[in-house]
Amino acid sequence: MTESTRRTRGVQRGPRSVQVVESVRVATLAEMARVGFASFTIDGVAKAANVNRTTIYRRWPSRAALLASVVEPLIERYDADPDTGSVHGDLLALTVMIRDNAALPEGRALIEAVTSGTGELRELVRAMTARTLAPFHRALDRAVRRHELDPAADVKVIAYLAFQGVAMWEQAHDRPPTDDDLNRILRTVLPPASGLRGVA
Amino acid sequence: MTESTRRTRGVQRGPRSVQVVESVRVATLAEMARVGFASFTIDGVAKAANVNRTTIYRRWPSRAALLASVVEPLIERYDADPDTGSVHGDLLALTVMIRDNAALPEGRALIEAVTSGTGELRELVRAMTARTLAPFHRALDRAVRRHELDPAADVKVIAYLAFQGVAMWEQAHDRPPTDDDLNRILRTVLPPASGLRGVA
Amino acid sequence: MTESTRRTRGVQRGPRSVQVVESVRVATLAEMARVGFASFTIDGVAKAANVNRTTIYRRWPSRAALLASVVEPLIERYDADPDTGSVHGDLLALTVMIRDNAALPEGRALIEAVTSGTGELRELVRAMTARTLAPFHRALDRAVRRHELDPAADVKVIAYLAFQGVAMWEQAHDRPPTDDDLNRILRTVLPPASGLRGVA
Amino acid sequence: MTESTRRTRGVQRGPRSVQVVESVRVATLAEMARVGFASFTIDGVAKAANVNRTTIYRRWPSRAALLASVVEPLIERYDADPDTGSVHGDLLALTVMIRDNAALPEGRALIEAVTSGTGELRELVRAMTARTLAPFHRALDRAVRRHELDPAADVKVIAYLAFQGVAMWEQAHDRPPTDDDLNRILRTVLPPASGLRGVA
DNA sequence: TTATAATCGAGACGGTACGTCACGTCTTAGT
DNA sequence: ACTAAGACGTGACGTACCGTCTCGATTATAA
Repeated sequence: MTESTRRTRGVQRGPRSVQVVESVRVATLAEMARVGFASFTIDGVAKAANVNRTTIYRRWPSRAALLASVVEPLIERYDADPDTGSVHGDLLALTVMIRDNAALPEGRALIEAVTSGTGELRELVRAMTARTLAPFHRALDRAVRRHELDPAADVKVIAYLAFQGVAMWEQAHDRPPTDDDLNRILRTVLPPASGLRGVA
Repeated sequence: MTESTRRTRGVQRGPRSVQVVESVRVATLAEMARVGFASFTIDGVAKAANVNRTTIYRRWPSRAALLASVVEPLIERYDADPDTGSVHGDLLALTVMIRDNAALPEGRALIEAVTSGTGELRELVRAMTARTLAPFHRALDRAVRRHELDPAADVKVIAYLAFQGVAMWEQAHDRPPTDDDLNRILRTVLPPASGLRGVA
Repeated sequence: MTESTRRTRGVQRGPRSVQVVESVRVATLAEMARVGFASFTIDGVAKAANVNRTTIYRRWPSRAALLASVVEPLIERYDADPDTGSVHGDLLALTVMIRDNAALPEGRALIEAVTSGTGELRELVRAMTARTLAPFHRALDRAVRRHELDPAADVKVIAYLAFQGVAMWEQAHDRPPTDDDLNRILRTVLPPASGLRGVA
Repeated sequence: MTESTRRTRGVQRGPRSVQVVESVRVATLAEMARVGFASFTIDGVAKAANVNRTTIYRRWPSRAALLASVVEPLIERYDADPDTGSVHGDLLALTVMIRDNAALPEGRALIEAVTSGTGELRELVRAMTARTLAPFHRALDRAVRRHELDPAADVKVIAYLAFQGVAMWEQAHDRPPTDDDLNRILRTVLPPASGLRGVA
């Protein structure tokens, strides 16, 4: 009896909400890929997700929230530190990760958002930036601790420039940075010794 | 597509126009200072300029055009190269100029625009960036020519990082860069020898 | 012990619905008093009743049903005829009753409903009107039977005008009818003889 | 020269606005006739008028305004007094007018509005009622002045009841009042003498 | 006592309409 | 030759209720 009434249980995964959330997530990605974050609309996402507009407003009160929910998985990657044994290697791993993230539609959207200064995103951007910069700081701190880097080195600025340099590369050069480009950046911001040791 | 149907005739010469153009320019500045580029409206400018909205549309077909007309004087400053005798000095002068420009309302607007990725601004931004980067390149080339800088130095990347580092500083640090901050950036991106010589 | 109290509660109250029904009834009254029938919402009632919205929809499929359940006790008063011995007296008693009903929040709601023409209320209103008019007709019939009223008198119209006159008074005059107002209405619609006899 | 440029002038009457206003007026009528005032929507009118919704909002800030603009011509009829020589005749003319107005879609809408008590219409209704009642008062005053009516007659109540009686007739009887119905109303509210004299 | 049948609360959803905002276009008249 | 004034279509905004549905949890009554 009970079995027959709940005939969809085995098929559907989780409640209806999950379906909706997922399809909205996908549609958001699609829309951002299509028109960019700056000019994507809730209406557009709703249509693409085949979901009612009000439903979106119920769960995501703003475009920022929508972006956040789409971008979260990306950011989480930065929580795990690489450990290659050298500053250069660690930073390279991080910059590669940023570049590869930026190649994904959600990554592009994030970059756009970071740089849009809309105000609605202020908080989100702040959090994201902090979270992305953190592993750079940790890697540099490790390098200082293991005497690979002069303690007097300006690690804050190095981290900032490396991060910024990768993140904005495509905006400025109209193409994503190659591995070589990344190395050039790192060689430029890292003190020579460590930089050379890294590539050696 | 849209271009072909546009009725806007562009900026014109004539007695009345000058009045209008100027008051719109001022009002645009005021509006950008008030609400930022991201969310300033033609309506707002029109009201502030005490000019009819249609009049603005006639002369400036887009917000980008409005921005461009307001930002031009700023950019022109970059056309004249500083000549302090050292790379460090030259680059410092340029970064100071960028910082000081960014302190003006139109400068903020420009930064916002540069980083907004709206698409309507793509072209403008490309031009601006090129124009702002150019003096960096020229300064570095001069340094190479006078053997102050190793010819093998990655001048493109140095220029790019220095520029980007200053331009985005406030976005990332919530305060404009001090002179010391600028020096830290330059010390980080410039090869040690030249860097030291610069401050010496 | 617990068993016996449980049983008692069950016997006393029947299904727990009774609780809900009552609190919804009260809340409906409160809401109608607060915002009027025209713009009261199921949401509002649900909140005020501290009951889930779906619960209301389960029992009352429409606002009309909600209104009906609240208004019923009011209407029941009209089922008992007054017997003052004179037409004027009887009609006065009826009009007083209408006026007093209209002073209650549910009465106001009823009036509003009667006159809203929403369509969803068409049937309800028809029934209510008939039921309210009936005692007028009965009173006039009695008067004819006891020769107080000329059989040629247009009792239908008299009943209709008296009823309508009281019911709409406040709409037109912005204040409820005083006893004197009611008498004026009756004196106007009743043939002189009976009218005079009534007040004598 | 001028002729060729203004080639549409002869055809279109007035500016575009006039066209819009008129088509909205017509569409409003149609919508009110279709669904009643209580549940007609701006969207519906906009679609029916083939005009954008915002355009409607620009001119008519509320449904009340829309109603008013549609109902005005109707009301104006009440500004001219009939002059038949007798109270009964005058009042009959007025009630006939009301009935005939109520037969039109805009008249129905008005009745609905008058009785909807939405609050948004409060003011409109007050004005309309006053304007419709006024000719009744004037007719009765004239009757008193020419000694056709006892000065002690309760003219206020007579006017009110006659008006109300006609206006609400259809609501209560499900059919418009015939001429005979109107006469019955008048005979009931007018003092016998004058009433008889009127028809004699 | 223990099922079974009624409710109820909670939460989500699709949907319609609201009223507002800014956009960019157009026309007419005025200076 | 320009500008002012004003209207319009368009698209999106974010909100409010509507009515419906499904899912446990709770309770009442009957086996």
